[in-house]
Amino acid sequence: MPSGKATSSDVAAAAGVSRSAVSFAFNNPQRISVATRERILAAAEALGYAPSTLGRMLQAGTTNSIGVLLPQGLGRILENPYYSRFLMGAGQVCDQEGYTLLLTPPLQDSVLRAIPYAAVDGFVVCGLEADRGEVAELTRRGIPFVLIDSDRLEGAPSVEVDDRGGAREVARYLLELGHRRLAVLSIDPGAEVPVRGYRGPLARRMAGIADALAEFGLTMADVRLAEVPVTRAEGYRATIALMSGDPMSGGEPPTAVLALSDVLAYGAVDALQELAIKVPAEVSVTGFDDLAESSWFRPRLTTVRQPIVTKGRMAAEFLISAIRGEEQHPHHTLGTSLIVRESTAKPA
Amino acid sequence: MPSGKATSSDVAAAAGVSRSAVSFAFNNPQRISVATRERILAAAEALGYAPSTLGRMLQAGTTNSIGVLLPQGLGRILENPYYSRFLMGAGQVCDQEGYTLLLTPPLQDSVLRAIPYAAVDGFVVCGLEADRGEVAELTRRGIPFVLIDSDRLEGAPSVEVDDRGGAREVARYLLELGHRRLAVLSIDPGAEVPVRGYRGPLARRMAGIADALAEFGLTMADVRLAEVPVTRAEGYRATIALMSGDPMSGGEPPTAVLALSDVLAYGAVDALQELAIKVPAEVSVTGFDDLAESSWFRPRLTTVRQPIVTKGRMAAEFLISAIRGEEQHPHHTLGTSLIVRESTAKPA
DNA sequence: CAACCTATGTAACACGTGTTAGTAAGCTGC
DNA sequence: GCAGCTTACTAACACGTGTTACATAGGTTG
Repeated sequence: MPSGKATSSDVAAAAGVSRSAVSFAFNNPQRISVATRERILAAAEALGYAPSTLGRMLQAGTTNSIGVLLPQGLGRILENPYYSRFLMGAGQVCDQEGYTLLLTPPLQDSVLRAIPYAAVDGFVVCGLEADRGEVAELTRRGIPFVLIDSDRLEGAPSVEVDDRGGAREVARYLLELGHRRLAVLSIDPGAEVPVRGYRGPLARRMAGIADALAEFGLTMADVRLAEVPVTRAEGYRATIALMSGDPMSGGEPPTAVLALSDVLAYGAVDALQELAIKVPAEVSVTGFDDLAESSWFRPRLTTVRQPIVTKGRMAAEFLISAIRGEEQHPHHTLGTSLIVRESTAKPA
Repeated sequence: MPSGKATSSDVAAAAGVSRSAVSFAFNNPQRISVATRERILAAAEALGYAPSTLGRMLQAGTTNSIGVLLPQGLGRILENPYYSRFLMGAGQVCDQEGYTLLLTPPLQDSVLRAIPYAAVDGFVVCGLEADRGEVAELTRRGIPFVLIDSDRLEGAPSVEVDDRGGAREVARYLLELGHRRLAVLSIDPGAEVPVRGYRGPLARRMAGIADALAEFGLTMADVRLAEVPVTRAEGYRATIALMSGDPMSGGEPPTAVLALSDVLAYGAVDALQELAIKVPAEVSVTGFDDLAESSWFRPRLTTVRQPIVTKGRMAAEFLISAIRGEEQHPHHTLGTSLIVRESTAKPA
């Protein structure tokens, strides 16, 4: 029982042949006589030999694996159903094309540092950091990549969603219903956010809301804003705070909560129920994403649907075709749509 | 702009030094003079050089990556929140220890075939196939591994959950409430299941139910059984069928639905609401897993809690310590607990 | 001034594979 | 009987790295 450390040279020595013969015995059977082939296989079995994955990858120059560069640790990322859906989409393509999926969290809080430790043929880069060192590094290395949930960048292929249009649509919808006192439940951009403001999808969504407000003669200054990590519990807490009235601003509580994530909207509804405020009779709530749960949720959630799974599929497809050098898909934007369900109504 | 194909030899040639010097310049700066070091770094920058990940891995003999061998394709697996939670737990440890996580679905419907294509230091093997070729293959290769959701196996470290005890407890609870006509919403073991019956956790849960039934003088023949893929929609469909009365058996409809997964229980409640049957007044429903959603679900779901995240953490911890050769944790079983909420009551 | 040490750089090895070019033996054909 | 072909196998190269053992040159020490 040799402990699996056998190399092809060992097998060759044991079978009394050259190392090449061993390779042929495994990968090119007709290239060698059946007699010696069986002898080699027997020796391999006896020694517990299996070709080294790394050795083959190095020689072949391909890993059959695509990496997903994530903006946060795995422990936090997978808490959000959004990423599960996204990975599901990418995973569907991987299944089909025979690729594995390497989840690559930041190393020592640095996405950049994680890159050299991932043995992959290409990367899907999620929620790019403000500093764009990653893009430079990846082009430098000549590794194909596709950007997701980032700012549009010249020469960098990406798959995005019309966040601005979606946010504008849902905000406009609430305003048209007659709501004027809005609360926006936004996403905490994390500690690494630059001072210069939002980035990527978050920036676009805020811009969309501003668009709609402008149509009604309002500005962002007229809405209450909270920024929290994307957790149901955090959505709950923030909503309690938002509704109980900020003593500083002193205004009346909002009649609608516009959450930038379905998960946060769930928490908002929890909070309102806790406060004995009826949804949607007294306060309307909207989400963003349209997770599967949102149609089962009570009240069924009014939200902006973005095709998350499709986004994942497309990102993986673009990447794989780039890896194969088939075709360059420079950029693609997927549409969103407002899904009106039961969590919204005219203000009382 | 060389397209990132530069090797350390190229840099050496460009800087007029040996390849070793290049390596030292990057990994062992004090081993070389500052002057040449800067010359080398400049040359590297000009050529767009970055050390090959594969090359380093091959030399170092370590990948800093752990694999997760999955029983189904990524597209299906990630549909189930159970796996998201599990990966989250494993991911927490990976974040902490600086490992990446390689999701390895079956290749051409074979888990075995997928093994040689994963460049990892060790595997977490999930829901092992009936045929145990994987264990043999992994021991043969000398790759450390930890089993999850499998049958207990001599000499193979594993992290399990007391499925039998949990199932027994929830079944007994329903029986003690007075329910006698039970429906069991079970998990479809997939196409690759052997004829000889259930395996792993599913077998243990069924055994636990049988235990409880026996205490009340009943057998598995006295319950209605449906086996479906773990999807809310499938749970819905199956429950509709179960409640509308199997014309063959002709008996009265069940008063309690015991689902072997929370996801299926959600679907069951959906179906009952659709049929205008009150939960729990007319029919009780129980789940298994205690996903986060189950405490938000209305009615709040009575279920068996299993520590999924802890399971993931522990599996990763055991594996990593095995990789480092620190200590061998042969086997561990985590406890379950019955969480009684609002979806169960005495039969009408 | 010889002996020693230190700083700097290099040649060579090891990690493990797949594949191309090339050699010896055996067979066929005329 | 020899050119020519096929078969079965091997030597050598390529993939790209880190590291150990060795060679210089220069400076320090007694």
